[in-house]
Amino acid sequence: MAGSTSARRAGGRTRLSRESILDRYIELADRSGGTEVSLRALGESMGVDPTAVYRHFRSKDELLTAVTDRLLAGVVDAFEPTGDWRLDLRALALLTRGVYLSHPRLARLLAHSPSSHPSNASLIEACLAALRSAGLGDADAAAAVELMENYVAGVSSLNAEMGDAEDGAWRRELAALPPVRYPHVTAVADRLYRGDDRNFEFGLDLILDGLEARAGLISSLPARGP
Amino acid sequence: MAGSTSARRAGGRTRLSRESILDRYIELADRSGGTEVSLRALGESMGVDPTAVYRHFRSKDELLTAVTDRLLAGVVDAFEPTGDWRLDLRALALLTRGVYLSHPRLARLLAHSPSSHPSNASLIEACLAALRSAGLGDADAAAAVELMENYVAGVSSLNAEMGDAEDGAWRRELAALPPVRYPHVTAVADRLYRGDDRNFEFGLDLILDGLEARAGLISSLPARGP
DNA sequence: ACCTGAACACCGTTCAAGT
DNA sequence: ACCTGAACACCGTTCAAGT
Repeated sequence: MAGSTSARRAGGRTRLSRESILDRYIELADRSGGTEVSLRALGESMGVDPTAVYRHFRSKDELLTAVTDRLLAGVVDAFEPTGDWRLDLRALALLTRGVYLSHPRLARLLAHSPSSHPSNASLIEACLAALRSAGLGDADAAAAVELMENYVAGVSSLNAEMGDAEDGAWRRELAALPPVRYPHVTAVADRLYRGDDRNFEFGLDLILDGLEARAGLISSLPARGP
Repeated sequence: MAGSTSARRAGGRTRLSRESILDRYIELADRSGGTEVSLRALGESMGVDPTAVYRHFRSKDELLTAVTDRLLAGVVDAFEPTGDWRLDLRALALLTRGVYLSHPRLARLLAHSPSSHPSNASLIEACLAALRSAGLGDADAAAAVELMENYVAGVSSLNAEMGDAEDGAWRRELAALPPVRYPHVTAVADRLYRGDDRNFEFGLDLILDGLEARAGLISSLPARGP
């Protein structure tokens, strides 16, 4: 191969564009799990001045907004609805979790970017379709979709922050506490912090259980006056 | 009063200590809602060289760890158990949420600091006491306490990041989407993003409902062999 | 024992200058 | 039209020097 790090300087014309910048940024972010990718590192990786990105994006925030949109679009594309609302919500949640696990920073960003997220709207649409088909009323469906977004983004990005190498340090520390003062902690310490994914799904299923109960409650009501 | 910004230079001896640094840091963090407090700003506020803090804390992370411990200790102190496990878990969750709302950064920090958080252990102890008194088995109680921590810290710190001034921009944008492509979104858009606190409690209650169902399930079983 | 001040290695961003 | 390069205003942190 003539260039695995091709754009470094080899080809001559480096042809920067919004798309090529997004590609490279995501590649770098995926590779250096967790730590922020600086515009200087991005520029160097593309064989270009660190400030060249500013000719295509107004700011780093705008770049990250575009990154978010692309990654969420990937979620929408990968999602294959089954018609079973529980399975569908579960699939959407796990797919979205994958995005935030590899890009923890995006959660905070999406939280306060009030525009240009078409793929986010598609994601909400898919969630709402499942929630309403479950039999939830408009108020509950609206609350539920917002909750799902916050739960997935909040918990997953938090999980991603600690990332590697916690290998039970917490568990051991809690287990070593004096049992007289911490009877409950020491009693169950060996069951604590045994994997974020499992715990995420535990919470997800509790929420889905709760939604199912609410939906069943409504549909089993005799009638409902306005 | 001789000095509202007393430590600036007035008194002469500025007497730095771990306690006085923590006091001032929390004060500054509370005041400048959301934006990070730099060590330079902290030093200036105390009338002291920006690097003087390093004589009392090994790093900024160690400082923030101490801040976390103090704030969580405040939660444990403020908590008054009622004996009703649901009320108690709710109270603990809302008190802890308050900490992360005013100090969003702490969630990420607590996530990967594997030591010296006695107040965190007390918090877990209080949660576990409530969960076990609800009738949950050890495995469920352990999963539940971890979930509660992640839910409260993850969602609340995410809520805090967006902070002020989102005043329905999202809602208006979603409502303005083409109804043909986004039928569900446009149908419920006016019910979306109407306050983080309400949605936080909606999710919290769903989780508590789910836990209650699990506890009831177990205690209504005929018996359980080992 | 504690604080200072210069210095180092980073950030995101702006702007005049190049081509 | 796009990229460069110096510069600005920030970071956390280190370390020799002061008192």
